Amino acid sequence: MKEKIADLMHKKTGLPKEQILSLIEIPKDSSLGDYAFPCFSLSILLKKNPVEIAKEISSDISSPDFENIQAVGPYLNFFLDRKHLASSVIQKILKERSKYGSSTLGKGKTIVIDLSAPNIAKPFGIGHLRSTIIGNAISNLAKSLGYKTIKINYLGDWGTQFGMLIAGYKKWGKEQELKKNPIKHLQDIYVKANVDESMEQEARDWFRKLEAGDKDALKFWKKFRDLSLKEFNKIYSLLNIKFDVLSGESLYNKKMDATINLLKSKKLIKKDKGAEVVDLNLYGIGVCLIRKSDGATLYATRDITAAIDRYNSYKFDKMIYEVGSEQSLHFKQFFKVLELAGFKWANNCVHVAHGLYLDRDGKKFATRKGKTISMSEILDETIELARREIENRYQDLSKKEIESRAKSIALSAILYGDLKNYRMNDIIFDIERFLSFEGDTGPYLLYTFARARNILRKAKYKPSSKIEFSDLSDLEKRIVFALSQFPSVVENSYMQYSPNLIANYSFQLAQLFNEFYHKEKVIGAENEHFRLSLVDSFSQVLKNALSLLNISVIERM
RNA sequence: GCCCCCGUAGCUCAGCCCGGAUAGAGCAUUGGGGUCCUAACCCAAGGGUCGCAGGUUCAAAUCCUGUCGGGGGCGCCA
Repeated sequence: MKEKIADLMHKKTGLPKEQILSLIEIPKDSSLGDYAFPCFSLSILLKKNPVEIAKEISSDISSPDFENIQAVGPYLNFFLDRKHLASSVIQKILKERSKYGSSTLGKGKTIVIDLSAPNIAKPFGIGHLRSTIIGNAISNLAKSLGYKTIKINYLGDWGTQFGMLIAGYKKWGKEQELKKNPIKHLQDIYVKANVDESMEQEARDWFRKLEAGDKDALKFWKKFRDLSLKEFNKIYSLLNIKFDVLSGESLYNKKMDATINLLKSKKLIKKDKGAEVVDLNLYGIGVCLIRKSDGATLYATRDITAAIDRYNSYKFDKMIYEVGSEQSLHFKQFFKVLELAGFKWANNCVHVAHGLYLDRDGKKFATRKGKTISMSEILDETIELARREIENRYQDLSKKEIESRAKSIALSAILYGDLKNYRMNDIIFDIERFLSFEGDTGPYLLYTFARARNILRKAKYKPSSKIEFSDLSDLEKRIVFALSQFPSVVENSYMQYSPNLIANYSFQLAQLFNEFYHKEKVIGAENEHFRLSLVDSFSQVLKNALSLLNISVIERM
């Protein structure tokens, strides 16, 4: 539609189309039209008052797509022919259904997304939640724009901490405790060992043994890994998130030498204080540590190796790392190393960072000191609350029904509660936030959806392609316009790697619908048929939007 | 000390990419709304020097510089 305005204005003013396109905006207030063109830049060009220019153009312009084009002050306000828009948008939605909002923008392109990446033997914390669900949402967005996506869960399953764990387990470990609550037991051991300075040397020795392939060390490592993974999978299945590839740092253990040799052959590595590093001071980003003075590798080495391997496997057009902002320096460094090593695709790697969850004092949760918030506890607590709410509100529901609704509602609260935030912002962790079901929350959206579906059910509505479009009320117009915006919101959200735009859109749309719901009857209205198809379209778009955030709607609530 | 991110209503946050018309929500507060498609809802009211100071511009919450405050990071953890 912007294109059409640009065409019109181009003919009228001679201004280049691209410039016009970038000037067109959507007014905040619908009484100022659907699109607006500010005439200030024309005023400079024509050396005339912008108010007059707007007036002149408005008296001499018309198009079948717009029912009105009027000058308000220095603006030209374009009012779409709403009947026309309603008919095209609603028919499009009802025809495309779950495909509405998707496109073929990314056809033929592959995107690798590195997400979640929990650390073995550590609790799946609230921080991993962000990476998991933001990364997953970005993947959903990319997929709906036609990209081929590969989601990789790159486990933190290698590193010095395993030396610490094995040494600690040898000293304090109890088989029974490990079976009962593996992550908690390992976490306790880890914290204990970290505090105990006498463990340092032992830990280092164990990790070196592990890297050397020592059978005993490997046995422990595998045990810890398997048990942790089992716990993580519980959370993933609850969140309904699947990965295309389950990988881990350990996978590249054997390829590490090749990477180091490659870097050496490019003359990038130098010895410093017994360690091997790539000096990046020239770029103002310090040095990248490749091998420790005791011979062990570091995560930069593993990440570089993994990146090369992934490029060889997938020939990606872009690789997105959804990882907390605290690691930005690390990503800058190893992207630079890849670039210096001559890999052109290094420029297609991007660190999509997110802010941290901070504790009540506004400080980072420190896993090394055992200060974390366990995701499974939050999940359990939220589900429990949802169950109580349901039991209070509705009787005669089967246990099974209550259980499944409670799960959906709790999930929507958690997913939406996180995804509605701009990802770079730090968030003060507050359990109340997740337990709130009113206002700008996931349950509000599910409720609104269920309401809409309820109307359709009561009316025994059947979609039909023959819709009579009458004149629209103000609210109907606003809903139609909002529905028409969805595809561009999807695109924008992906381009900015900002799922919160989808969340914000969903909420605004739901608010509009609720207003409509209260003000205007659907069943029994003169234009009942049209309104039913509007309700149908609305619920479809809300469903599509939420599914991008991995929130699934429920028919009744 | 250097680098990155954030600073918008009492609280939690949108809006900033790509500058435009009176800066928006939710929560909380106050007051309304049910014989009517689900009140996890809706309506109304109060509440803002968009951290501060400069600059660019016809126009700045939005762009640039500086500054203050908070958070994170800065070689053998990941």
